[in-house]
Amino acid sequence: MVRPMTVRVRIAPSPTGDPHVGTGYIGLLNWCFARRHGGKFILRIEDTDRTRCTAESAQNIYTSLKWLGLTYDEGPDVGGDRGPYVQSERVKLGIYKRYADQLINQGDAYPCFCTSETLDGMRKAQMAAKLPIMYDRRCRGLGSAEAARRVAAGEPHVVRMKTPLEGDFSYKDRLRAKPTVKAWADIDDQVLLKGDGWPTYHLAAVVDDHLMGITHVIRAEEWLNSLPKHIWLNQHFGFTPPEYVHVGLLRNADKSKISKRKNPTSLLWYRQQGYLPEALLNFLAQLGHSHPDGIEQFSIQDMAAFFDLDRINVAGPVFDLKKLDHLQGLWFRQLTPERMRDEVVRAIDDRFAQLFPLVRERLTRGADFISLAEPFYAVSVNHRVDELVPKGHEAAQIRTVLEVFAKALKEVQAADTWTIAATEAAVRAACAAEIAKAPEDAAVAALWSPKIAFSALRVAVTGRTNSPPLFETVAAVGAVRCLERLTAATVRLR
RNA sequence: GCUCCCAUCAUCUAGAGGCCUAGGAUACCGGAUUUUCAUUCCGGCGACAGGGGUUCAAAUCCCCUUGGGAGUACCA
Repeated sequence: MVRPMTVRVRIAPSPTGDPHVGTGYIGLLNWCFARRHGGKFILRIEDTDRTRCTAESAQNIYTSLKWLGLTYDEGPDVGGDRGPYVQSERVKLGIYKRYADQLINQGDAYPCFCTSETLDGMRKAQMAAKLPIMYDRRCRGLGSAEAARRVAAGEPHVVRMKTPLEGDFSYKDRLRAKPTVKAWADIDDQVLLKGDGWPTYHLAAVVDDHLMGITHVIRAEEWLNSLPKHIWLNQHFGFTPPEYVHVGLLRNADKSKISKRKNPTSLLWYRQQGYLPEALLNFLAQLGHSHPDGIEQFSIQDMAAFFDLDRINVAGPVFDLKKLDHLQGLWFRQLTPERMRDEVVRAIDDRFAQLFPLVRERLTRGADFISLAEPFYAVSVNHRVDELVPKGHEAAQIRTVLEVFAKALKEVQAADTWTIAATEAAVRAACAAEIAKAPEDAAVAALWSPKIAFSALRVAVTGRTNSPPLFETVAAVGAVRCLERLTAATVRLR
């Protein structure tokens, strides 16, 4: 009789940008698996990309996970005996360097002195020749003595793994009928240690999963392609690999990997919009998994009782807010009057400090706040065609204006810089570009003037002809809702 | 381009060879209840991607095609 091992699972988000709904999804799966099997659920912060990670973002991950109720047994802000749980701190302890050195000493990894320019050139040539794009291993041929001498001389370098040159790799994922098989020849000599001495994801994750005693790595399918590298690393370090399980990726309506341009992906957004954690979790729980009795509404505590890793559907589910809204309605209406009241107050209060300065000078009585701030709280607004289209202009013209603005603002959203200044700059630049296309045309200049074009934008975003200053309004309404309304307005003008 | 993964209603899914003329939920459309609206209830629309096998029997197993997705970074 084999003694069952204690399950230890983790999520390992990277603190870049807003806390992601995908982190919530994978977190839920891991949380349920741990709870179902009486194991531990661990949070590890993977901040090895020094240019993109921020402390604020890490903080948002902690608060979002707590908001959702996905409590972790070990993590940066809760401690645990396998810490530290933040990789940048582990870098300082020299952990990854030590393992990289082990591989070099074993002859399983080598220093590479190629510059990013030579690498770029190589990739371009491979692309032109329609060859697989991968490192040509030129530094692998360097003698170890020469390599060591150049490293000692301080020459900039990375450390790459010596991927096998032939043979096949095979791994049976429990969610797939057949084993994943790949030819080693197709697998790149992955960079393990970057030029700055920090580890890449692959090295850091494998080392930490082992050191933290992780038994099952339940992660998104985007990692399936690098699985051979991870198994290889485990083997060459002498580790017993955890079981790797890959689940489907959350998708946009067009089936592409979920992205903020096409869906609200920030957990912060869901909270700000008044979604209940119970509802969001319930929704996420039905993506790729279902209640065995077909019950639609259930809590994560219920889910922990019936969760079955083997029943996960690996086809990536489309993320559909309509279904979330339905669940949200069910959960919200079942709230006790006390808790519902708290939610109402919180919904208003959370945005009060942000909105109050915008409406203050327009108030006559306290209660006016409700009507003035309504477009900021509303899920959607109604557009009147006669308000959208200024006198003397055609609906088609205004539709074009709004489409151009939407395109420009989507760029701002994608760049994660949704501020008063950035949205204004983008819209003004768009106007200038349109006017520049027909410098002599007075009608074009009139259409793209602030008076006309901005008026259309205001109505599109607020559903009204009057509002606080335009770009303060655009910024406060937020990227997701703003873009939704722009789209709705253009549809209205069709 | 190359490598890998996936494939049931518009969407989320049930279905692990006969219980399937494919079940549930969302959305949508109707009807009932509600002085309105929302809720709730009832009904409707609606899918096994295609083609070959295997089998007495295939949504379920195998193969091919097609379609979709991901990866291809000194990002994770």
